Amino acid sequence: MTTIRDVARVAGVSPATVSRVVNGLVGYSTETQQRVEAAIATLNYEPDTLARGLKTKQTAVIGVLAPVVSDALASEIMSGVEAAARLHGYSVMLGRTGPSSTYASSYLRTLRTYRAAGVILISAAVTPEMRRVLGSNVPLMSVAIRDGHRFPSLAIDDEAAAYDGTRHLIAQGHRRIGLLAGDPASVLVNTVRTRGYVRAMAEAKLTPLVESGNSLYDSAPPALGRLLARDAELTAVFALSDEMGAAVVNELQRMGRRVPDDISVLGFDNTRTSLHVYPALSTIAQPLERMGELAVERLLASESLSGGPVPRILPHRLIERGSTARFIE
Amino acid sequence: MTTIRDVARVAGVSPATVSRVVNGLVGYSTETQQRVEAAIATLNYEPDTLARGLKTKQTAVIGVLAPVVSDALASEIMSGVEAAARLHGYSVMLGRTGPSSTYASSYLRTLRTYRAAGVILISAAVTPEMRRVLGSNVPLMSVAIRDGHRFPSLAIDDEAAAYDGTRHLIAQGHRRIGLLAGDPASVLVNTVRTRGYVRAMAEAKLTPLVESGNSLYDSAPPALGRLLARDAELTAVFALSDEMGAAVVNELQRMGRRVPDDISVLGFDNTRTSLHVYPALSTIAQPLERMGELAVERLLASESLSGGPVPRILPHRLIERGSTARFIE
DNA sequence: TTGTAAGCGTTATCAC
DNA sequence: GTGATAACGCTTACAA
Repeated sequence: MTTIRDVARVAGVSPATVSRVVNGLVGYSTETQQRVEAAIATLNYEPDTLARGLKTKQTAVIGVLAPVVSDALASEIMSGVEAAARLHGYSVMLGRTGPSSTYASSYLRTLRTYRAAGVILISAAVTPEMRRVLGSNVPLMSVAIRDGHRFPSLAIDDEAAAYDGTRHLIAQGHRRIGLLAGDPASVLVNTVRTRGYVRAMAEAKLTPLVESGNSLYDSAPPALGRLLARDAELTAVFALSDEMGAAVVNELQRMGRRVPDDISVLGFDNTRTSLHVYPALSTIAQPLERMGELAVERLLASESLSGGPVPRILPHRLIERGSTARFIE
Repeated sequence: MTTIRDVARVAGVSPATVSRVVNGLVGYSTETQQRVEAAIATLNYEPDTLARGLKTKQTAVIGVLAPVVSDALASEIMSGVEAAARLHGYSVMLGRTGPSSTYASSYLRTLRTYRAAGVILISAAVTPEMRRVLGSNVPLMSVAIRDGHRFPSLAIDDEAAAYDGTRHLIAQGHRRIGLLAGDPASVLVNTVRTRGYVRAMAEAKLTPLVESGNSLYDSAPPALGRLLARDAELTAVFALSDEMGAAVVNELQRMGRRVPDDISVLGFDNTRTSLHVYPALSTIAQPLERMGELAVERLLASESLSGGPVPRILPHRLIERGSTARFIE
């Protein structure tokens, strides 16, 4: 391994000067700079991150924690995080927290000892415990979930998004619209979205009809069954995740019902999954990649490395594909 | 931040002794150990990874590099990597290399300066350049792609897997079987699988029929069109990725052909995607999570931290779901 | 069984 | 404009 002293020796200067050149500080002649740069090039020198971090009490790593790593939603956010991190010269450290943030503390502790520059929590809320474990120097934020006002977060307006989705179905002429919600325990996302649906239904003087799954594919068919049992005349189902939406499309097909002719299906998230069914799933899009990128910007902004302020709430958007259609009595 | 000296002071011992206790070395009395542990607990001490790594020239970091982070195949492997890494007390550093390993060198350089314990390359072959950049101390291996014998890798036997898939369709009575291959540039995976298909067809005295996409969803419909243009009587399509398989199922449906009644579709990989279509995709399963776990084991075995030898070739397995059926003339 | 001290590779403070 | 030198927090000979 070649060190800063090797470079210094070859360039005929002191380690201090090499350090200045490497870090773009002031205090050396152009000629010295060239000699140092030449030496760096010939020796193929690369500063040691560990030594540097030990000295400066900072490393260019960003932690990303998600309940499930292989989940489509999390992957797309992670993809954005990775892109923005690389752009700024940061690296990404990945961790799975498990469904109830079980391993979060352990990862946070590790991240602290690595002197991470910041931590992003996907689909999970920051808790005081997490904040405590991480120490006060490291910025920590949630993405894809809206924490009250206690901790920073970046997400869409879930209430409005669900409201808009429901409004859209109503505008298409649907009157009997069932909601296939996610895990009721997920208050910050699921309860809030459900509220948006209920509000839209109430405003249109329609009867809300809600059944819950757990956001995953397999939970949808039984929940759909319960929905249909309560109202066999349903003409639209609003699923609060694309996985459930896809499952509903497929299950309906299996039951011999045509989508969207007999029944419309609307999903949520606009993950790749929404494109994998036929007809393709209409859905409420969250700007997932963008959320990942912006989360990084926010984190780096906290240490004033980057530009202006980053919004806390991002726009959602309805994407119409084949699974929804106008309902004519 | 509390350091080893703080602990030493509180416990009334030297930093060296604290270090011994922390690292489970020998050379201290039970009584000392208890005092040290008590001090650690009260101070909530956590050893600094950076300082330790600087000294020992090793950190508990495993690098994972994939062409695309948000890809289902890569995510599932990463999930296995994360699990095994955590189990052994390692952390995972994530990087996207881009389609042609464009950013690989840059990430490898970073990983070297972090003194990573090893690097896993998903769906990409190790090149001499990569090996050079990473330095000779850090183990590096490919997973989900079989490198010749030059660099370590962990994958299924792609030739045999494609052969078996084709044989299965033949055994079901299919005679006109089209192959929807991935990117022809991907020699190590795609060419090898194609060879397996061709061999099975030849052995059964059937005419191979091959068209290529790029493994992604969107590339499949046009390729399917070309396949059908060359033989309108096709009764089975073997797609070399689940994404393409799913696209074929959906496209066939759009064209008004019934799956599997009119035409069978077989996918490859057994990613979540194979479950997201109706009928669910029969597919050749790769043990993706397991591959990620085993890759970690292999890496750690190189530094003799772990148990016995890890296989280089993993078993594939045919999973029959709804998209394939027996063909009766 | 325990402590002292050197040193890992860097940066930052101070002289010159 | 440049160079000594002292940390950063840890491990590890070596001494005691």
